[in-house]
Amino acid sequence: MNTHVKHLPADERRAVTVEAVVKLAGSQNPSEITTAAIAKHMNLTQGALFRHFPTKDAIWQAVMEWVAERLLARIDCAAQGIESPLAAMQAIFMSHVEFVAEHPGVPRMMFGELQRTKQTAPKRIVQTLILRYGERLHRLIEAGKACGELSAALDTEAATTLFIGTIQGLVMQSLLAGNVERIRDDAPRVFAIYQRGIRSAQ
Amino acid sequence: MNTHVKHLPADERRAVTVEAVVKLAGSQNPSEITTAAIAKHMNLTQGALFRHFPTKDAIWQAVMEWVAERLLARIDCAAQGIESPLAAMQAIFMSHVEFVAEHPGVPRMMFGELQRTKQTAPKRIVQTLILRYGERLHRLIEAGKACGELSAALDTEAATTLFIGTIQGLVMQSLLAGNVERIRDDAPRVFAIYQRGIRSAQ
DNA sequence: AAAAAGATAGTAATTAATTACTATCTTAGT
DNA sequence: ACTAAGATAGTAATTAATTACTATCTTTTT
Repeated sequence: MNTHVKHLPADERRAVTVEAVVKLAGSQNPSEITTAAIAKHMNLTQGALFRHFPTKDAIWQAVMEWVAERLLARIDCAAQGIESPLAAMQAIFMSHVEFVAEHPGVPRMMFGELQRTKQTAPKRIVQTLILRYGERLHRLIEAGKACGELSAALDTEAATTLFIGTIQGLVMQSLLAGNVERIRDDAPRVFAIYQRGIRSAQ
Repeated sequence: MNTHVKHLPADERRAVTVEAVVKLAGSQNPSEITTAAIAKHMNLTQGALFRHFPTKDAIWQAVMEWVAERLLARIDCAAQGIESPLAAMQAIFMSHVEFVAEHPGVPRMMFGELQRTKQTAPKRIVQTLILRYGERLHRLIEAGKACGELSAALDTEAATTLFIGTIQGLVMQSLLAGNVERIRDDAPRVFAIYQRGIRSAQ
């Protein structure tokens, strides 16, 4: 039944487009992804894309919605059922890193969107994504302080910033090395230091 | 003597160009800075830029050389004469943050260069800059371990990655907030956590 | 006067978006 | 069940705008 891959229903075509962009962003500068490149990668003509998206920015919007949905679902799932706040943070960190290793273009797209001057739709999606992400961390950190796992004197906001920055640092390192896979090995080592920085002295 | 700012000698014109780019990158997406925008910002016609640079990439090269030179000089100066390795690291961190606060476009340009697929001249400059930066950190961390200031069990590479990532995280936060100034206030709070993660237990 | 620096007015290539047309699928009427 | 009609999806070519870069002429400096 895979013979006729042409003529997909609109919603499927949009989904395929989003996946194509995510994949392309993993191997090339997101800001240099053209509509022609997207179309070529999915064996479609460039103009056909605009049957499904009114503008290129609408494509980016769909992509960032895809990212926001999947990433938040992933980290929520990872933290679910874990009693210890610190263990939950570690689970979130590792699942986030796994997500990035699977889709290396994601953090780079997000950083690129944040750099835009104009307040575009995709930029706003990224902003609320990070906002929601931060809220979850905030809650966990406070819970960790309450139960004595984390240092009572810990600066919650700073710890949140450092948590997200840690992942951005890993991404940068992988760009430098030109190797995405090593991020999986580096992540636990870096998180260990972070953990030591926030944990209460025992 | 400031009446006739037109007709600068070539080397001065190049310097002014670099400064214009650095300034522009502070307020707009570096990848969207056109030669026309650069020229406009320095009250010059677009074509005149190519009297002083053979290609646009040569402009980026000059910019990244400027960055590499200034940043390394800045952190070397900050660390100079400080006995304690940990205190030296803190001084480097703060001077780096101060540099970023003065030139917010810098880390964004660097991240943008690293995203390029082709191995261009400006990309290579950024790579060697971070390499040299990492070497300095590496040395300080080893010295810190030797003198007992840092945990003997510390993972040097991971600590280096986290150091640089921490700054990238601060930059991301400032992009989110649309406020560069807060980076100065956030930096010491975030570094405090980092420090706690690498210091030896006393 | 000579040389350096800038202005003006281009070019060729690339890009997102549009257009006229075609192929395929879906569904209503018999 | 069959077919005609409409809706949906795709193609190929084209458009206007933008981009880095260049050729020619003018002005300024020394």
